[in-house]
Amino acid sequence: MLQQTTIPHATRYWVDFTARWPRVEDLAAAPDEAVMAAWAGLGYYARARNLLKCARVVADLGGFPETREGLQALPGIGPYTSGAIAAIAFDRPAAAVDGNVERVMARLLAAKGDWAEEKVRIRDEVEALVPDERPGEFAEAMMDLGATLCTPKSPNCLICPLSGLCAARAEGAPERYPIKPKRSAKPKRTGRALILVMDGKVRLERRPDTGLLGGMFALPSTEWDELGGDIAALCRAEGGEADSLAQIGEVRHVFTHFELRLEVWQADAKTRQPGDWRVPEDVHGLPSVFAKAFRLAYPSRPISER
DNA sequence: AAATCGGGGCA
DNA sequence: TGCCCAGATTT
Repeated sequence: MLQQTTIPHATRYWVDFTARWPRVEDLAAAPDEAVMAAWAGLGYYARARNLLKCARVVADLGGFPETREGLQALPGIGPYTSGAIAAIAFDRPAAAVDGNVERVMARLLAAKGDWAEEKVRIRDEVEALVPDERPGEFAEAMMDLGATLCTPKSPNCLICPLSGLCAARAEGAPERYPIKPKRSAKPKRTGRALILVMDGKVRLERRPDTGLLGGMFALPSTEWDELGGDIAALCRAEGGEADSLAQIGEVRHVFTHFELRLEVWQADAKTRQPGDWRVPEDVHGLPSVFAKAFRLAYPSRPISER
């Protein structure tokens, strides 16, 4: 959950998951749809599919591998996570290099080279620093140093235990590090989503397992590109009445590599297409972009007003 | 090596 | 608006 995700955002999901599926065997036995719905809103949905795959492998193995190599062979467990588990859970001398540690080391070394190459050097340097005793505490100390003192914009060097060793501090401007390539601006795309209503129920689709929002529930929508697609054609294909088709608003949403403006349209259905039809109160598990769109038609009220 | 993949918080 | 976040996987 914490892969590229802040602790405040992930916490409520972690509480929910561990209460609902306390043991790895419980998660392994959970239906795919339940896990995907519980992950909705957390993003990077491949992580949810990998977590479930991982739980099933571990359940079949009868327990967790305890080495970095064994852990990294599991779905969704890469260099950082395998190192963190090996060190913290199993007391193995393994490095756990996350974004925090990369920043701490970039400053410590005043790393001026190509960032992709510097990341490799940083990993090697941290591997060499991992102690044989209490490697888990070393991993957490390095990450917490970055999270609490060696922060991205205004590092608190005055109380940093490493300030005397820090090359960036000696240069006088530690906040200049790490030096990363600038990102290009995100392209803008437009799409049109359809809230199709029949007998008080709304039609949902399931997106294909791979690609953007893979495996998640969704509102029917046109393709997302420069112009957006043909909403009238979509309405026809879904069995909606052309006369009832009307735009009710639009939402904006930022994805990893593009910005979306999604027009939200509504129509009445005349024939019931096969698929998932839900009363609004039963609509859960939508990823954020579709939750925003759905909320335009069915504003959710605070619990206190119910 | 570069692209893909979410979402929200913050200055 | 740009950058960041306890990255991993695919191309």
